[in-house]
Amino acid sequence: MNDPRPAQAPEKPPLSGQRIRDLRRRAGLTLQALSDQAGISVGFLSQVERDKGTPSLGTLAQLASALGVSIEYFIATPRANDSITRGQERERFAIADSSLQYEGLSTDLPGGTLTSLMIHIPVGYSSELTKHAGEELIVLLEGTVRQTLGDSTFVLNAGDTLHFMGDTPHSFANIGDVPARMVWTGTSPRLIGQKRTPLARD
Amino acid sequence: MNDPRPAQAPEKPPLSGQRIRDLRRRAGLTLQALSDQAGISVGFLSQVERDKGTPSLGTLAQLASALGVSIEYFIATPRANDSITRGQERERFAIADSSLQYEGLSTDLPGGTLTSLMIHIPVGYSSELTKHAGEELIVLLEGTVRQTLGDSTFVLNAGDTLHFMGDTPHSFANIGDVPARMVWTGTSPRLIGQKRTPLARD
DNA sequence: AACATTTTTTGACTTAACTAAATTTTTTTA
DNA sequence: TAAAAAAATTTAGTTAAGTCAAAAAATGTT
Repeated sequence: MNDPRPAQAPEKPPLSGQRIRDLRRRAGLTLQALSDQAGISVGFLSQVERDKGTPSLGTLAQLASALGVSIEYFIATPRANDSITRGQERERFAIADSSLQYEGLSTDLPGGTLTSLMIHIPVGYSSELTKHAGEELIVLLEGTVRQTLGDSTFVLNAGDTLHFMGDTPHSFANIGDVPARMVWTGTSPRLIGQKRTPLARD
Repeated sequence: MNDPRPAQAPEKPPLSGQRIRDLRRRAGLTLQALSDQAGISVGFLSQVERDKGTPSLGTLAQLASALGVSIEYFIATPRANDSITRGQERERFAIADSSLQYEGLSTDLPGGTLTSLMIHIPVGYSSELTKHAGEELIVLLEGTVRQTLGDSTFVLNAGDTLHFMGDTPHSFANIGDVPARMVWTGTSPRLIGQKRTPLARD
């Protein structure tokens, strides 16, 4: 008996009912109270919390909204491998012919969303306008950087930070007279995983 | 005609079919190829990509796996308010009687998951063991910090980073002879939003 | 112990998740 | 340019699981 079904086995729903229960209890709500707020029956909520049922995405969004978190919070994340990087040992990378240099601060965690880079921006460097999914947070450590964000323009000095959604068109330039250095962190998964070229250290 | 249904209107599924299509095309796959890999029918995939149908969480996980991303990538994110902080203007906060001081680097973005803090760690300070949901990334800017992570212990020097899942029990201590400073970034939404006490600047 | 509240279980409905196949559209080939 | 092939969309249908209300069980309060 040949099963013509393709490559992928049916996947267990990647939902952690326990996380819903933990949040609800932390908020001091009964099942009934939360089910009222979320617009579902108390019996179903009980089942969802004990992984005896799986809500549709729409219903999950209602629960997330009632508990004041985003859907991601309920998604079960697989075990991950922790990672350490050493400032003295990290390699710098550049993309294609760009003078911009990067050091990877984060690691590829299965199911993870966090990506972080140390970005070295030469004097006079100016990036292209770009946008993509996810949040971004910039911590400027050294130098002076002009950051555009939609119709806005900001001048960042050392110590300043900027936190924004990455789907707003944005660009940056080093407008100072020393190289700039920033910690860039994003929740856009793996979209920066382009071809990388190791460079010699300064 | 009184509708006894409670507070929450039925929620539109927060799924962006367009993001699935974009990823599929970027990967150079036909609908048929991806549907084979994901174990669903080609017709259904077409409908999902055009928001004419909503997959179950299990099926969505199959799609995510076939495309090599996490489920979060497909979730439609609402508009957010961008935020800037200035190093010279940020207030420091402490929790209860702790000598640990924080500066908020990020903002509360609706549906956002990214939280970032500048943490000032006095000489000799040692935190309690803690754990919570989400990823964490530490960039140590100054000083020497001992970080425990499960059964492992790391000594971080300026420039070093650590990236790990927050549900591993962890703690940190300043074991150097100068105050330490780190950028802490996490994807655990709002779990650090405890009572905060403004402090005078140094 | 009695009562109230909360949670879980149960049996049932219904609708949307998902299919295969037909049709249409787009791309490729000669 | 026409025909063939490939890709995408539409359609009609099945079915199982999302979800319910109510009953039962468990837990909490007095």
